[in-house]
Amino acid sequence: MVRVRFAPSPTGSLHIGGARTALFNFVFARKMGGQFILRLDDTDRERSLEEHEKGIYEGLRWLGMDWDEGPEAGGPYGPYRQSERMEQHLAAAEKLKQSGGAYVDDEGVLRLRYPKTEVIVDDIVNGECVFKTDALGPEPVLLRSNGTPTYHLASVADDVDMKITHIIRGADHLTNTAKHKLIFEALGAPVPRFAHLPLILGPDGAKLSKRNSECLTSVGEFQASGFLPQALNNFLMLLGWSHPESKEQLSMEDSIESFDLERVGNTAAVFDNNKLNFLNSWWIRHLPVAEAASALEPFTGQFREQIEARGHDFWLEAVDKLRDGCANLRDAEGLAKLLVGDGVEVGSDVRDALASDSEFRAHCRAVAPSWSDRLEETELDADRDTLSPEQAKQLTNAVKKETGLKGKELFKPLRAAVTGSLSGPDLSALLSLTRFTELRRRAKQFVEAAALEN
RNA sequence: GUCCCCUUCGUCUAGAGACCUAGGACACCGCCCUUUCACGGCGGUAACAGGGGUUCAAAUCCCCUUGGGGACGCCA
Repeated sequence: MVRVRFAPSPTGSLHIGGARTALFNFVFARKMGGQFILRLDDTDRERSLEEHEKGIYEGLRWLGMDWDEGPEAGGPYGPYRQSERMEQHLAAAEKLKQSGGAYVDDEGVLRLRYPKTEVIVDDIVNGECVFKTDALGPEPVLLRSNGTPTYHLASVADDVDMKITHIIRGADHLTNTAKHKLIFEALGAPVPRFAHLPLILGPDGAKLSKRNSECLTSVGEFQASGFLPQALNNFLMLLGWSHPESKEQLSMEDSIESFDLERVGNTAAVFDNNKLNFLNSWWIRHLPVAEAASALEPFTGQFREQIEARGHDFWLEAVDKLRDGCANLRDAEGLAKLLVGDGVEVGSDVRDALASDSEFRAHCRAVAPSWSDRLEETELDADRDTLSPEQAKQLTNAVKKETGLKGKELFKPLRAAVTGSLSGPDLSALLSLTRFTELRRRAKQFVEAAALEN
């Protein structure tokens, strides 16, 4: 039975690198029909915070991972907070002291004894890595002078007690693993299999950290910045692993189905915002409409109430027809503004075009009044407050006929008159979703704006 | 500094000796589709770090160099 664990320290928010480690553990466990265990490595009592613990739970859940055993979930090998496992750690320390695997040094701390000059770590990802113990640094401290266990002791003791079969973690732990392997052996415990995942590098080529301001680093930040969990998972899966048939858009199910630790690469990967953005927009477009709608809705910002007031069906229809225009969930606010905003200011792109492009200006001066007039002439059916798609088409055709313009020459000014911008979501859908009175108001505003510019 | 790991298009990667004239994806550029914006389709630019071996044959195996990253805490 495969048993893997994700063992973050609640000393900060869930980091993107941690999320990737968790994801690979999770996907591997599910693929193998094994167990995924969440353990909190909070032996650093000073820096471990409960808010971070909560943040880790939330981040993992948001990404769609659940765990079989963990601090609040419980399980047969608990507790799952290291700070609550002091007894077990001390027992392991005692065992090591008895067996000679560790010794108390001059300063009174318990240290691991390097029993040989060479350790070979047989890693699933990196192959055999040979370490000379004298290059590993001083023999690691297992119990501090205040008697508390360090990470090295606690981690290994818990992995033994929790019957962990595979340790999947970042490549920055490779040298720790050499030390840990010695502890497993000194404890007389079976040594788990190891897989060290290549590190994620920032755009500058250095290990991704909060300091790297060029991109986001915590899961919460990605969530707040309009990324779908599906997109982040998909992106993370593709960092260091590839689908056997080169499939690029992967749901969690796809990843689980085809995951194989043997296919994990061993070269560090640079975080590529372009790809994440692409996957985000892909998932926004390909999620079931209802899911996309509920993901987009919280991002409608100041227009949220008005959107809600128009009803759930309205929002579903709007998302169905207009989500192509959203590359990021944050774009929902702009979309909502187009849908329910009171008036629309003429954007700088349109102003620039009006000022510099005489043809465009001429087209606007032809289209805008015509459009406004058509709207004024139109009577809505009593039971509705928006144009029907057919009416919308009739109106644009009428403007086309009157101005003799077609294609971009017609639609660019028309778009400006409806949205105040040169680009945006599908115009015809917008025309039948925006309130008719609002269309009239915007048209009038734009007639004036177009007339002013020279 | 010492040790460990790594080095294929700008980026993520495929590639387990002959299938490689090196494939895909993102980004970028062009064309097509589109009465608009996108989406989509098609095409283009672009890589085996360098040098030595081994082999009939090397991106693939070995060695050296270069470059990058990581680790060397009574942090985890």
